[in-house]
Amino acid sequence: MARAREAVAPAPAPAAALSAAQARVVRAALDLFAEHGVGGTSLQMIADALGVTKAAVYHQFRTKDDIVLAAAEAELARLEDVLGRADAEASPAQARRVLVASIVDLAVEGRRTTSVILNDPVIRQFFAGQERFRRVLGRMTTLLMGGTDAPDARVTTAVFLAAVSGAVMHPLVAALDDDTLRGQLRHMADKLLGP
Amino acid sequence: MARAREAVAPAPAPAAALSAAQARVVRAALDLFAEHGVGGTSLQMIADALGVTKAAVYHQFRTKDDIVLAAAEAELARLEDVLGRADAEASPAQARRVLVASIVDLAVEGRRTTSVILNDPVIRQFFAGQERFRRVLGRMTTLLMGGTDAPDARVTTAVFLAAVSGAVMHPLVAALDDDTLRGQLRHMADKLLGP
DNA sequence: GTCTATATATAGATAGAC
DNA sequence: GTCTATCTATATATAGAC
Repeated sequence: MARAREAVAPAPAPAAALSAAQARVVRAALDLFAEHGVGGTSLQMIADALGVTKAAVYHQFRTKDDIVLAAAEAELARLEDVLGRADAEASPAQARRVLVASIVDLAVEGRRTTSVILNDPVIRQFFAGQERFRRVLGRMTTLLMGGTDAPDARVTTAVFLAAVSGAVMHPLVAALDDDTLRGQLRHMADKLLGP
Repeated sequence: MARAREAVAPAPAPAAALSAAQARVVRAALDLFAEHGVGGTSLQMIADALGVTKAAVYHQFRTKDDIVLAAAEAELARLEDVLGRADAEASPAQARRVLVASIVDLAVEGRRTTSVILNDPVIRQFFAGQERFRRVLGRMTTLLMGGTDAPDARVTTAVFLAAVSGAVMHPLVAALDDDTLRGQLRHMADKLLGP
């Protein structure tokens, strides 16, 4: 799978592979970001969640921004992966279908964190400011919009992305299991993106 | 219009009517919350935006939480208003149609702030913790779900709310004027909620 | 209603021992 | 890799003058 992907895009250049200790920090941070927002999460809170002191966390990351960046990077990497798989499809139409299904899968898989993170104002600014993030999001929207740039294509794509990423963490669906939610969301996507 | 609403629900009990000075604070806070998140917005930032000192802001509100509450309250009041109008309709089906259209209108009208606020983790906790908020949101979802409680109704409703509130502030639609966006979103809502 | 000044806590971040 | 201790800036919040 990774091989098929690399045949298309040269190298994703993951800023730097994370050590096990760094990965633990990022996981804890993601949970806290989802609950309190990035701006409302302190290094002390992250340290407490890990049962260590702030200094121990600073040993893994130089600044808080580096942690936020690593967290955003982790989410982006998953998106890049499915983008690569979609690009490997034979036709643009088929690529779009694969991408839509994969985005639903990603959202359901990370229903507690992914969506909240992506909607956080701080992360938004990170994504807007960094070339690498903009490129990946650009690839995604281009593929989803299917060649056009008309207002209805824009709105449809924005609605699809907002719907999927927002619905998975809505209280109304909290009691639904992953399989049910995934199936329902795929059906919704068909309705929305269909003719 | 307000009269028609009060004929249905006794009184919305707006925690306390805001003075002009308080309203200015809330407006400034809403803008900053939308840009930096509630957790990332300090009283100093709010004071700076108003061109006054922190002490002047504290003269209007006892704590930062009170400002957040007032901001959430302001958004809730708009929702209560359209809920009242919807309830005044003859049939449940007609009430639902009116509510759906009104929610789209609200989202487009406040496209720079409303959605961000409603998706902020801090506001979420406020809404979850306060009886009054839960009651209004409950009225809304009950009306939108149209009598059922099935998984597909839950997902459809969650998708609709997430789609509308999230899409209006998506970069893809930033260049669209309000009228175009509103029209497109109504069309999307029909697709989504239709048979 | 706004200011200056200040109290107190916590934020991000670093130094240096173990 | 983790700790204690500490620095500096900023956070929320208050007191009291104008």
